[in-house]
Amino acid sequence: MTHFHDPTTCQSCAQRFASVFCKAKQEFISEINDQKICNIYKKGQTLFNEGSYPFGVYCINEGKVKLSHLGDDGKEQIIRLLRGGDVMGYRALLSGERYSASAIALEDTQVCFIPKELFISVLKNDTGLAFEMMKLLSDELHKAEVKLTHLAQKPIRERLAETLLFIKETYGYEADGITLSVRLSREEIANLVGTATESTIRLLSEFKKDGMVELDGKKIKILRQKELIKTANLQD
Amino acid sequence: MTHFHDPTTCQSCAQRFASVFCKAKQEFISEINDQKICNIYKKGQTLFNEGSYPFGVYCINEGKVKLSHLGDDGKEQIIRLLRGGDVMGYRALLSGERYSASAIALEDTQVCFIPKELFISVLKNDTGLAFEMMKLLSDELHKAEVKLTHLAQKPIRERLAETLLFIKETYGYEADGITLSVRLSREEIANLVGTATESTIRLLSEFKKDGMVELDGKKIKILRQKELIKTANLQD
DNA sequence: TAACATGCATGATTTTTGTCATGTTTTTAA
DNA sequence: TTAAAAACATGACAAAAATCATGCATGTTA
Repeated sequence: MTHFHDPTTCQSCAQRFASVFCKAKQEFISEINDQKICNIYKKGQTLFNEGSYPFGVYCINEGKVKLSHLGDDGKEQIIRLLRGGDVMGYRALLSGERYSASAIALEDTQVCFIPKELFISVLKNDTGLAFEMMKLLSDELHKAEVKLTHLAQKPIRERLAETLLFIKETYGYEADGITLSVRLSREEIANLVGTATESTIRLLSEFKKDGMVELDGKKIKILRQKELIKTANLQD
Repeated sequence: MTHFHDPTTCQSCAQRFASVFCKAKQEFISEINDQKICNIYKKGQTLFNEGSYPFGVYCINEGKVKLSHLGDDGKEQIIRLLRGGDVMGYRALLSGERYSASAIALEDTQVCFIPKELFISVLKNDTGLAFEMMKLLSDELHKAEVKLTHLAQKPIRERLAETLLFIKETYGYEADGITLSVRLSREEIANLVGTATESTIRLLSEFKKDGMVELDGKKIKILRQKELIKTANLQD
């Protein structure tokens, strides 16, 4: 079980992480600091569930979380990967709906919960934060549209390569500089790529044969990033 | 060439359409009314282009517009269909980026252009409108995430049925109550579904054979909506 | 430690989907 | 009005991807 530091104050947290809340005015940050509730979720635990009503937003202090969505036939689709500093639960809150996705801890994770009323009232009184939220939503929308296009137009081989690069961008490497610092099952990777688990397993083996990655159970090492980028066939 | 009424004032426009701007305070609506620039785009004309910088937002007064995104290999992916009352161009503006999609008129269309500075200043001074924008962005994000999941998990047959229903939801029927009131080429439908044009043509023929639709060039009539819904295999 | 469950891996096969080729129809423009 | 271009349609084929089956490894629990 991971050991966490004593819950940081939002003031120091805002310095450490690039959360949207950094941009809130000082007075509101201390108000948030007073009312926030810190919590620790163990690996595999659910923070909130698709279909239930939101009572606030969550800000990750430390840890990793997946946001996933169930397809009509019950298959998981992972729509976002979150890390320290990331906020979640705001989409449902802002559109006044139930959660459209579930949040599940990928490892032991410490989060702050900010009650709905406080979040809304701060947003109402802090235009700067409201603009940050709009920017955040716009960026997420952009990412979703790009992913949509890739899902529609790119073969699985390219999407898997892209997903590996995305995981690396999100969570980075371990100390050795080549091992992805998150452990995902093959099934989870498949649910991120949008394909069958077997296809993912097969293609990962191919990538290994091609010398692009090294596999050791859930440990994945990126050996040749440039080749991976070429395989992903990215424009940007 | 379609005939349009004289450009309506925003006051009357806001009543007629369910635009986000309805929710702005009266004083700002008249300010928008003073500064807006109305324009007519003919079918096929481009309102703005992916990659260029936004100078304001567009509000559709009357007409139909597609928002499309080019894939890395240059293939079009239609990411949204817009109608009267819909606003576009806000995503790029709010995230401070270039347009990530192009807007092209599907028929003769009248739009109001609202300059960037005005839009931002109204947004800064009208919290209600800011919340409406956040809600709009959240709703779009939700739709994108659902579409993403379907794209990843559903076969083309289901996605085509879903797309036909989506077109009907967006643009409705003509006076006869069964003909979709928009003319899209088979290629455009394919770029909405995320598949090859030939697959779309073939499946449309099958739907016709099954008695679900009737085809007359670009005119598509929905004969059995219930069957279509079943074919789309939708949960909601 | 044995028994079981779960995840990983791989082969064989089928299904789905895309691509290429060709002909027809419709639309557009000279 | 006619020629050219674009869109539609369909068959044949190839490629991509899913599914089913099986075995091995790993990890978990009684």
